[in-house]
Amino acid sequence: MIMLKKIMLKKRGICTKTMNKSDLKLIAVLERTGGFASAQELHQILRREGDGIGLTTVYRALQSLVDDKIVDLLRREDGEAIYRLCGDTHHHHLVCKSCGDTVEIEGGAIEKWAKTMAEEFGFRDVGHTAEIFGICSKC
Amino acid sequence: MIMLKKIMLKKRGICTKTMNKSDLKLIAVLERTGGFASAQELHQILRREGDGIGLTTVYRALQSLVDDKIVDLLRREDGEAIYRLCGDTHHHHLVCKSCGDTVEIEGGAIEKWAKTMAEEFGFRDVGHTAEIFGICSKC
DNA sequence: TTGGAAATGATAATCATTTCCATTTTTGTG
DNA sequence: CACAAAAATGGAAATGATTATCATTTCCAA
Repeated sequence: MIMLKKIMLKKRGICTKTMNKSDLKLIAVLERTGGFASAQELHQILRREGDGIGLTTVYRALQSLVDDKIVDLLRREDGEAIYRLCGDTHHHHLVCKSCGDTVEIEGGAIEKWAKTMAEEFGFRDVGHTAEIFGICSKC
Repeated sequence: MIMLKKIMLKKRGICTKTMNKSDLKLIAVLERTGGFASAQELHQILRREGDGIGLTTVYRALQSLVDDKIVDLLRREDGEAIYRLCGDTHHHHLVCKSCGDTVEIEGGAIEKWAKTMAEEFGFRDVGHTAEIFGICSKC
C-alpha cells in the first residue's frame, strides 16, 4: 500500500525520493482526514489504526515534511501546531458560540483578499486563517 | 502615576472602570516598549524594574486585557503567545512567519464576506478573525 | 472597624514539543 | 547471503509555556 501512496504522490507532483515510511504514513493520514490536525491527533489516529508509531517519529516526520514544503504548519488559537497538506483547497468555519455547531463555508473572497494584501506588502509564501463565529438560528 | 495612565487611557478612549492595578501596569509596559512582548518577557521587565508582580498575575492581567479587546494576542512562530496594545480600529494582520514583523491591514472584503455568510446560514451576533501569514520582503 | 469579595503570587500540575539514547531496520557492498 | 555502516525508530526524561490551586493579602462599602 505504500507503493500505492507513492504513485499518488507522484501524481501530485511530490518527489518521494527522500521519504521514509513514516513520512508516507503521515501524508496518507493527512490525505484521508483532509483539513488540519495536530501532531498529537495524528499520532492517536495512527495508533487507533493499529500502527505502533511513536510520538517522536510523528513529530520528526511532520518536521521533515514541513521542511520539504509538503505540509503546512499553522497554529491553533491556543498555540498548538496544526498541519495540513500544502495545496489542499481549504475551507473556513462558521461556528456557533453557544452550541458549538460548525458549518464549513467557501472563502473565495478571502483567498482573493489574502493574495491582494500579500502582494501589496511584498509578502510571499502566504497562507491565511479566517473564522466566523456567532449564534446559530437554533440557539 | 497610575492616575496619569488612566488619563492616557481615557484619551485613547479606553474605559478604565473595570481595571485593576496589574492591568494598568501591563498596559504601561506595553505602551513603553511598543511592539510585541511575551508574558514571560513582560514579567521579566516588571521584575527588573523592581516590581514584585507574580507571573500568574501577569498572565491573568493579559488575559483580561485580551478579553476586553485592549490588547491583541498573536503567536510567534514557535507558538509562544505575544501581546501588544490594540490599535483603535478593527483591523487584521499580515504577519511574517520568519521575523514576526506585522502589518495592520484593512479588511473590508472580510467584513462583507462574514456578514454574507452569517446571513446565508442564519447566524446572528457574528464576529470574525482573519490573519494572513507569509514571508516578508526583508526575509 | 469589619466582613466579604476581589486580587495576588508561590507552588504544583498540565500539556505540547524536544532531547537523549539504546535498539531495530534498512542499505550498500563484497 | 553476510555484515558493517548509516538511518530510522520509539520510550523515557527534560523543557518550557501556560493554567489551576489555594492560602494570604488588599480593597471597600456599610
